[in-house]
Amino acid sequence: MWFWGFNVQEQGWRKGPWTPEEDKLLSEYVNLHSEGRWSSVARCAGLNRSGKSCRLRWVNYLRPGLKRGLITPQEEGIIIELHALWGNKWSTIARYLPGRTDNEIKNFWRTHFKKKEKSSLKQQKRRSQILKDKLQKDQLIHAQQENTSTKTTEALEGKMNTNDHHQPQEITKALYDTFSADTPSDHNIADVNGPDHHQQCFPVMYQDLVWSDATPDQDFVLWGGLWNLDDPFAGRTDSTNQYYMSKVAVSQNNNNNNNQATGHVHYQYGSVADNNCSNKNGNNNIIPIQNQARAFSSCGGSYIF
DNA sequence: AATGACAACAACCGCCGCTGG
DNA sequence: GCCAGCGGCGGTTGTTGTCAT
Repeated sequence: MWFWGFNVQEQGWRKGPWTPEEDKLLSEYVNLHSEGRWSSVARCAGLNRSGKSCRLRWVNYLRPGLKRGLITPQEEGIIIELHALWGNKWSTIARYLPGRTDNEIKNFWRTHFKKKEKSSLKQQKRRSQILKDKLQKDQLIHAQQENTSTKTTEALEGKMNTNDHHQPQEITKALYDTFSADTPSDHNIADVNGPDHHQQCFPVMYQDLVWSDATPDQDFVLWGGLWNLDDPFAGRTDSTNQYYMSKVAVSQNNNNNNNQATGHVHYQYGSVADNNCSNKNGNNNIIPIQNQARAFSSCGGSYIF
């Protein structure tokens, strides 16, 4: 039903865009009485709106501390990585972006990545499949090379199928999702603490990307991996402080730790400037972020993401 | 200037889980 | 235990602004 140009529902709630007068009423009431029960807020503030509508308006638009304006490249990077982890958990993602609402992030994602995702889906699937095939092949070769090891080929094949751990293709997808964006700014990844400081990062990421029943020193680990929002280098894009991913450890079976073919390769994010890129042996096997996607698929005989 | 495509944003809808009666 | 009310969340749609043709 339409009334004076506004859409009025049968139960009497007004719908459609909020007027400045309504915003003022809601703001004044909430500031005075706090949020409380939204149904009563709507009634007591003299608004002909549903409680839901009031809550949404307050949370997404009127609440103090909201950031207005474009999503920054840093925020964009966080959204990309968190989305790779959690999917469409917009409210969860929003908790790590102060001043941004879940609605805002959701809209941003749909606007910027939904189409891209669609168009690159085929390509992504193909790349993932190639990586998966290569990984499995390398695992088998690796297993055959260590006949005396308890890790037999069968065990490894079994491991590849188990649901107890993250599958390699899952990691591949997450990383491709994270790093396959077009613009260099997508790759300005915030600093991540090294292996000794991963507690300072989001614990979910650290745990989430460890797959394998081997200890971290024996198998794949993406050290740290998530964002330190207080990172002093965040946003810097000059060559000195660009963020890099470096190999920080290699196979449990390669005692020389020289990144040669048989080993598993561990990676660590860091920047040249803050010396986070040197690996456990002091070597700097640095892969610039911009080249990561290529690096993933060109690690020779070594294991790759 | 008119128009269409697209992006960005605001708001609604439906579902679900929680809670209190 | 059941049920209604409510709030939170994700999906979707509607509106407005901008830009290219």
